[in-house]
Amino acid sequence: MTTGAGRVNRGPAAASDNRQAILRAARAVMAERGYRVPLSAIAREAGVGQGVLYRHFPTRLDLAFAVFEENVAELEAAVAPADGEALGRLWDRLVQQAMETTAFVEMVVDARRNLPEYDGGDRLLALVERALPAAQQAGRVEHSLTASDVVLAWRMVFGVVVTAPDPDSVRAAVQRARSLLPLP
Amino acid sequence: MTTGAGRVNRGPAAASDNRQAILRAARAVMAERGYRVPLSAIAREAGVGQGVLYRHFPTRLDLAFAVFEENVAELEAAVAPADGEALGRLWDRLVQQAMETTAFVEMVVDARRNLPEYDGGDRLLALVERALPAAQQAGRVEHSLTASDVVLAWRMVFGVVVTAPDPDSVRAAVQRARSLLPLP
Amino acid sequence: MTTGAGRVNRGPAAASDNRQAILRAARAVMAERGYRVPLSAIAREAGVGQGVLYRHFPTRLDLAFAVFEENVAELEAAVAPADGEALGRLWDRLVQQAMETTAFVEMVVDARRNLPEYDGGDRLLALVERALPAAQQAGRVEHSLTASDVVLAWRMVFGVVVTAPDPDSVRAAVQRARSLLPLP
Amino acid sequence: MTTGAGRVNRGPAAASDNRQAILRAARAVMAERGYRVPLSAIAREAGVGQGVLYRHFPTRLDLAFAVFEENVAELEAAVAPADGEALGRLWDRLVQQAMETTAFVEMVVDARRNLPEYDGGDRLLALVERALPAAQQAGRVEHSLTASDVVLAWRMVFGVVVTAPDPDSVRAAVQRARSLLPLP
DNA sequence: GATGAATGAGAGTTCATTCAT
DNA sequence: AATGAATGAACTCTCATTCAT
Repeated sequence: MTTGAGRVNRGPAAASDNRQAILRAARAVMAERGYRVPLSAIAREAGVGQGVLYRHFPTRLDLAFAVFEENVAELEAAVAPADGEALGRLWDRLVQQAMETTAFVEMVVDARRNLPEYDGGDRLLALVERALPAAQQAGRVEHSLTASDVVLAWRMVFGVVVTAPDPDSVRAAVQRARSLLPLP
Repeated sequence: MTTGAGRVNRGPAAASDNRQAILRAARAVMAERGYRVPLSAIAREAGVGQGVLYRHFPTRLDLAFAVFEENVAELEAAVAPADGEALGRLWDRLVQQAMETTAFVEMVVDARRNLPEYDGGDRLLALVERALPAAQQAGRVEHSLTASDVVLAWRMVFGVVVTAPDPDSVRAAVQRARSLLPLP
Repeated sequence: MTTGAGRVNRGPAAASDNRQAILRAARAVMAERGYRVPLSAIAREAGVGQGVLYRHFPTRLDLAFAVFEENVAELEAAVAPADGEALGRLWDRLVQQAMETTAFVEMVVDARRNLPEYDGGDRLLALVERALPAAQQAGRVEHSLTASDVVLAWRMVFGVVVTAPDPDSVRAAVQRARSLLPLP
Repeated sequence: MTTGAGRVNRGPAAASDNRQAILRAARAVMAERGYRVPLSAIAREAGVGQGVLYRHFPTRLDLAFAVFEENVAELEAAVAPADGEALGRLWDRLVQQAMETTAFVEMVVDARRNLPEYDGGDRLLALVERALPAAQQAGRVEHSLTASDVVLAWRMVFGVVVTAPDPDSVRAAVQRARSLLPLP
């Protein structure tokens, strides 16, 4: 019946900090223990109560999407200077993120089952479409390559990451996978 | 207080049949409801008690591996005539299985976390090594392609399957993915 | 970090308005969703923060009692002209209130468990005692009927209301129940 | 991960006993602490695990209905000899049950909200219809009284029970309420 | 050897209460 | 004085695992 034993109530001012802390914790804990990690573990790692986690992110998917949105923001920065190298930078970041956020694939599987209407990839597709033409004019990639192909290649890299027998083998496998693909 | 209610106790003779029924059920139920489906649902679908399921497959992984082994058996048949077409047949079956057994990726993730020592891909690698040289001599694939590359390509196809926004889009996406890869 | 986001802080002047708004909201929300509705829902409906609700009514019972007190005030108006019709008006209002405030019974149950010393019915009893003699002299009800009996009859009507299979059947059932009772 | 520390697994043979124990516990604990008592408290009182409770009665309503069904069985015994006293015995048992099973009203409220299609009272109505004619021919009750009226009277008695200020006052209040009603 | 009910730890969710702003 | 986010205990429900029959 009584409330807060340990933690102090920092009031509404803590909201923004808490949100950040939760996202950071989710990223770390999901990376280590997988997408299905107990939400209570994320709350503990973030240093917040379970109710706060629930208030900010009502479902596990909401939380995972928020992590994903952070990734997208980073990608947007990568294509900001719309030069011939933008696609290369984008592709680098995409591959990097795939290696960091393994939990992402499990999230996509979950989303497919529970949120069929989620657009998800559309934002990414738009980013690629912004960067692709310049890269083609600069001769960095084939003219026959479409934006969808780039997204598809990204999904293929994910396959390599999640099926890796151990974390140490990921980097080399992804490297080799990139060499099999018609992308830089 | 008689023994069973509905089912008769068929004794040891049922063991083999039960094993088959469980595998069939696991394949079907995992395909529909995902790798994390309750084991009781698989037992129900197989028409056996939970104890039997447990006797044959002590852990979820044991069950999933057994399904995987069945797949491998099918692949062995594909490379049996060791001609120049063997690799093509193998690759076809691999892609087909990837599309059918989506739950496989979740299984691999689970295995990585809980059974680090599992060899998994070695059997597959051996199969590819058996079929690759003939294919290269027949000019079907580049000489620079290694057996590891084929396994890697298979992992990439898995990425496409599990990240598909909806089941209907899988076939076309996989088709396109194959066209990006240096395999038939 | 300004004080409030949307609402302005109207200061002490708002206290009375808030109290009224909360009572109105409690009546409406409890009628629709039951006595056990989350207090946050009442605060939201009233357009106040949860802290204000808490300040005015520290417990759910305090709030429910206040609603009940409003009912009593209405009843007092009914017996104000202490004529032979006063009991009839009072009884009419009582039955009406029973039909409107179904949540009341759950409140009484709650009160019994958590506030054994609450007098509750005494105020009502006093009201009836004020109106009963004139009604008996006017021949409206039997002389053998006591004030306690009237309160008891009211409790019986409550039983009809809360056990009604559906809201639409309440009116007719109460009508019939009244006809079984020695009251107008 | 490990299972049962204290309790032993008595196997399927315990099923029937457990069901009885749960019903007995539900009746006792709900009587004491109300319909909304934690299900875990009922399981503890019954000496079973929470899963067992859940297996036998998936929802709180299922459990409460089962208790109610036991009551109905008792009522059926009361009207078994279809003589002129059957209605009297039935009415006695009904009033008695109302006093014992206060939680019933909260159950009805719950059922109304969550199971609108539940027939509930129909079984009782049928019982009354079986016993009423003989009672009327024996001059025990008015001919104008219908079976619905008896059920209605029962609902009125419930109102008295649940609104009683304290348990000790229930008996006298019900006694008085019966005297206000045109039933024995 | 098969059955399927029992077990109970733990996950997810809710919400009364507090309190910094 | 008002706000509404934070807190975390408590509750319900699930399901892997065991084991009497």
